[in-house]
Amino acid sequence: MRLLLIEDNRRLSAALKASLMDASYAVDVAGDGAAGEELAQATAYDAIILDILLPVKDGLAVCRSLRASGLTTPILMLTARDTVEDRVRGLDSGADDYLVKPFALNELLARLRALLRRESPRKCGILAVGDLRLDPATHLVERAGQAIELTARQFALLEYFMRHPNQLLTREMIESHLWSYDYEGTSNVVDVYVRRLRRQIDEPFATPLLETVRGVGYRLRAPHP
Amino acid sequence: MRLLLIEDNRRLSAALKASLMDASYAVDVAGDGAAGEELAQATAYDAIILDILLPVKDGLAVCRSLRASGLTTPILMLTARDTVEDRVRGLDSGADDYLVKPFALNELLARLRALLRRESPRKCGILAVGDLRLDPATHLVERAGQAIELTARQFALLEYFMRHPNQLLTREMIESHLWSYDYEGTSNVVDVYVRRLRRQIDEPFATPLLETVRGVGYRLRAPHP
DNA sequence: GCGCGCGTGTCATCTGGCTGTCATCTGCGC
DNA sequence: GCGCAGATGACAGCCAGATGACACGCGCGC
Repeated sequence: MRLLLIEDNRRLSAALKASLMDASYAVDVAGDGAAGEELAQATAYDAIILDILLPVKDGLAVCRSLRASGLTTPILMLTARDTVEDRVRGLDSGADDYLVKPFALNELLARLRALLRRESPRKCGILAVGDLRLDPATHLVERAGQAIELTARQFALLEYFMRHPNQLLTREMIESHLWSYDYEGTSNVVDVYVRRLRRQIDEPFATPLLETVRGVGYRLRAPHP
Repeated sequence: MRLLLIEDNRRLSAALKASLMDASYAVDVAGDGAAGEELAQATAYDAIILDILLPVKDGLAVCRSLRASGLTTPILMLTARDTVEDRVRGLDSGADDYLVKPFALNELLARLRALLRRESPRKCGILAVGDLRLDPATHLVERAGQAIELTARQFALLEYFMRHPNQLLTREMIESHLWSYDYEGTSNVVDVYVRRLRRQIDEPFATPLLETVRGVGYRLRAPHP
């Protein structure tokens, strides 16, 4: 999730950026309205946090021009002022939410989650490992931009791997996760399905992602970026 | 714009309903959580205003079950309590915004506009996926310029698909949306209606839009432009 | 009231392809 | 080179979904 933070107070923006990155967002920071607007236009952020009182161009104006240019990214406004008229003006300028300083970090995070959830019920859930992407909401899988057709079982297996990247998964773990009933252990379903998955997600591509750990199990390897 | 107001205080709900209708919204009112949830499932509202303190089933629970069932309608929560924890819980239960009583009517209206604006790029008139178009206002459907006659159920089903393009919809999600009462699950109505819809919107045309995801559900595929 | 047409939901049947098993092959590790 | 873990291909059963037919209920016109 990429966020843009437009805030002129250095101390606040540094602290916020750190907290947001702790919450595993990628954060860009702009120190004034014009710079922020430019960044917002140039990059596809998932949400924008926008202070109202800004040098060069104030937050309300930035918000209006972004909306006028067709940008639909969720915008969360921050401000020190708190009258009903302020809020109304903020929301009517095109912001999606409004938060009054001083605010609790938890509330900012909660409002962010609410905004992001609304914008992309699916994006929140997209899993990515290397150039491989899997979307639980749409049940679509692609690698290097190329769509991949998977059966229900294959999808479940890949999802399990992608939720535990780089982690070593034993046959027992996989079996008990995908085939809830007890197997006697004499089956090689897991091997077979790993094979089928490989044929789809690895064989047509240069670098294989699914590794065998002999004697133990399998692992989905995330290449270092 | 159709709104659902879930609020047990008669005086407040009557006053709000009047004000909202002044602002030219169509408003339904429910007096407790269970009734509200049922209404919300049965009808395609544009937004829901939901009190937290409710008889029978409280607002947070209502919100969670609505979201769990796949409903994405914007929800604005109302409450008398105002601690940061309350807000965080409200937003994390799936609400999109949060307003503390007592509030100014203007602020409620502004927040509503903000919520509806977000949904409206699609709703503002016609829903379109590929060369398929559906107009909720006039109940007209056409594909590639050719008009298509649909029954009420077929229309509702298609509208549901078109409001969630590319998203995988399970039978349960579809059933609970279009057939609000509890099914025993032994029915295949969904399959039958998908079949009927396909005969109308897919079979006469070159590229099918309604895909089956075996073992999971269905998906309306938006072709890449 | 009666017949008709339409929309709706249920059921029985059919089929493609998913699924799990097995036999056989491969190659890693000793 | 040997043994075993894992890879691989083939196969048969079965099930999810597709499909066509039907029964019911409601509204409408006669």
